[in-house]
Amino acid sequence: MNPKKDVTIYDIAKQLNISTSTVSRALQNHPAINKLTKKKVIATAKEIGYQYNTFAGNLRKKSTSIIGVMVHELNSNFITSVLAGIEKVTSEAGYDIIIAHSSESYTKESANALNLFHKRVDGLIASLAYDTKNLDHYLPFHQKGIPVVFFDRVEPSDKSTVVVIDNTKCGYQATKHLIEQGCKRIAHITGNLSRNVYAHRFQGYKKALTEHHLPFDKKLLIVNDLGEEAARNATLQLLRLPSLPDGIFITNDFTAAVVIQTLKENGIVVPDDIAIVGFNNDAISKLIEPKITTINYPGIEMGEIAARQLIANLKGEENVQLTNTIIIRSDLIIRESSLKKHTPLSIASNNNANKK
Amino acid sequence: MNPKKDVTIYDIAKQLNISTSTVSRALQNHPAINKLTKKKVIATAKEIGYQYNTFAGNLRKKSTSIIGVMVHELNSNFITSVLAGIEKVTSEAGYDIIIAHSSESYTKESANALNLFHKRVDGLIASLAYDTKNLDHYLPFHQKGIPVVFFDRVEPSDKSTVVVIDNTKCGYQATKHLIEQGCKRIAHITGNLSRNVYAHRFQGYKKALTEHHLPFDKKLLIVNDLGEEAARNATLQLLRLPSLPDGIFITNDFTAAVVIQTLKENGIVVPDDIAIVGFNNDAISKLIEPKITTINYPGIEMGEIAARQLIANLKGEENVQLTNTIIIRSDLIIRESSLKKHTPLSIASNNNANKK
DNA sequence: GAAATTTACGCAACCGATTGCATTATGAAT
DNA sequence: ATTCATAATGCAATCGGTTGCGTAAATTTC
Repeated sequence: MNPKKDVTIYDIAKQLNISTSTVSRALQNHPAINKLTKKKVIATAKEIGYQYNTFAGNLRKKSTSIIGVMVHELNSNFITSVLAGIEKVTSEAGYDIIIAHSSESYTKESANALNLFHKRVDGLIASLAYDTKNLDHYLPFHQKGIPVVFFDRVEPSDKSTVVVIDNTKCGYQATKHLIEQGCKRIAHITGNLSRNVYAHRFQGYKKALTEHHLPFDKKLLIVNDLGEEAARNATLQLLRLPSLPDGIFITNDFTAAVVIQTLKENGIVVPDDIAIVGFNNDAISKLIEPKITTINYPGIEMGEIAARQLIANLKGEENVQLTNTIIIRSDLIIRESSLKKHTPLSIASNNNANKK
Repeated sequence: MNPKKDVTIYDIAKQLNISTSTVSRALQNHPAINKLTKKKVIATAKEIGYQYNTFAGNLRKKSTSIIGVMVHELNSNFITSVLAGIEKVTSEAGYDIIIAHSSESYTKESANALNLFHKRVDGLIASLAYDTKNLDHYLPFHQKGIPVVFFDRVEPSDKSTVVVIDNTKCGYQATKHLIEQGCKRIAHITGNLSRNVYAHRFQGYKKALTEHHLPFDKKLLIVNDLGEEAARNATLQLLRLPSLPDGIFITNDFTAAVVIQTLKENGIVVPDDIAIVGFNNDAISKLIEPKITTINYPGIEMGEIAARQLIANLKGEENVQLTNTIIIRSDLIIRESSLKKHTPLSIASNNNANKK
């Protein structure tokens, strides 16, 4: 009934008539162990079906070689790219990752943080939930000297590295592009403005307006949860306005896609009547019609950099400042959804940042 | 420099002048411990900042309360729905999950399986990689009596439960629907036919053809890796055919979206010239134009059921057969991409299986 | 008021790998 | 032959909870 007892290094030691220390060291490829002994140990290990017991090891070593990754959701292209980047770097460095997602809820993020802390992760890479404002739940990590790196959704912290893009610049670029296409009334659909990414994009949006002597109209700013229904409602809300906008800067491509669809359903032509710029360069931005002008947000790179930074911390490279900000490049990809002046598309395609 | 030593139950015991056994039991809310004692233990635990050490506990208990989840990729709506379902059920039951993804590679799947095994997961929920044919890498689990539940991408196994949809039926329905729309030359774009899901959908496709006395034409079957480029090439390949197909059944919505786009670029009208049916009911299927007729594949439900099944196993409910097959309902959602006979859409919308 | 329960707690052996320090075997040097 | 350096291995404590079993104290029973 009960599965037979696990085979341990004691069994190997007994079989070979050596001590467990030797076995342990042989298994770790310790230099002080004779090559022949190593071979024998490894051979019998395989033979009798030995399996390393992580718990015993971790308990003794007080380190897990696990890096926790906290994300808000898994369902975006961007996040999965980041994860891919993180995984690439961490696995090369011999770390495992364990993913927790907050479902955009501060409460869950908090619980997950505690959980990861209990699991004794060696380090943490995190992006904050929609409504996370304070960083108290990361205090235990800081107190115990466990490095934490934040990416994308961050709060200013004097204890951690943050990896971000220049959202202000992106918002500025997007809006400026619309202005250059002749837009005069540019709406902005975005998320909770207390979340850094949205706040900064909004700042960039405003800056571009101001610089081009366009007024900021509160009615053209819509803040919602970026879901499908919210996107439709936002669109209808804009359509109900006495004077329609002629451009919309939208904070993600999925929302932009829904908006475009809703506009089309209401007889609005994109980009002629209303030009659209999205954000993220998700797969969907190239598949809907018209293809969406967007900001390329290199997730893989962000993941790699965050992971590299964390690992540098872990390895104790003292020259690494713990509290710095890394800003990743990002750029505007011009596609059809914003081209009012039917510019020859070659310009746009040159700008296309897709690999291959 | 070194962070202060962790506080353990020994510290609590010393402080209160009781034994660690009592502390341990108090923390577990063991009935044999006095309520007052429990309170005191919990209070001092909080006071001196005690943190449970998972490793010590796991080492002793020989169980981790962790469930491994192996998926092929994270970037589909379907998979993230499944994960959501799994998480809901497992977290309610007090289990944590740790996610591994194989990137569609057998080699990586194999390595991940071993890894999860080393981490001593209590159970495993897995969907196979694109090219995984044998299940040998799950043998260690079976040998040790660790339950494994497969979902979606599976291989017949006499050691595990599998949770699937009736892919044959879905393939049949999709194809039959196209036939009913008047299609006579129906192509099929799909993945590796040695993978169960694709094999069965193909079977259903053939069955529908046969039943309606339509010939099966090898040239109309395209097997590829379902990536974006492959989808474009497949479309072009079909367009080069001496006589074009008038319908295509495509094994996922993303691919279908790319195909539709490519068709449109080549002046083909969907559905009038070529009708399309996709698969999965991903978000994208409702956003592109025309909206894609597809098979609703309820990921959340599949995740929940797989998780429930696994937990039933873990709890040792003896009445649970270990080796059965659970088939989840799924249904055709009719949208514009397949409606040649411009049927009033009310029929289709009734069929719409969206929640809410 | 003695016996039988019940309640609450402690003892001490585990779980399995790691590692500082000591020890022995081997070879080189004098 | 003796000494010293080096290579290879062993000893035993340690990591921090868990739990079967035993026991003392409190309560009930007749």
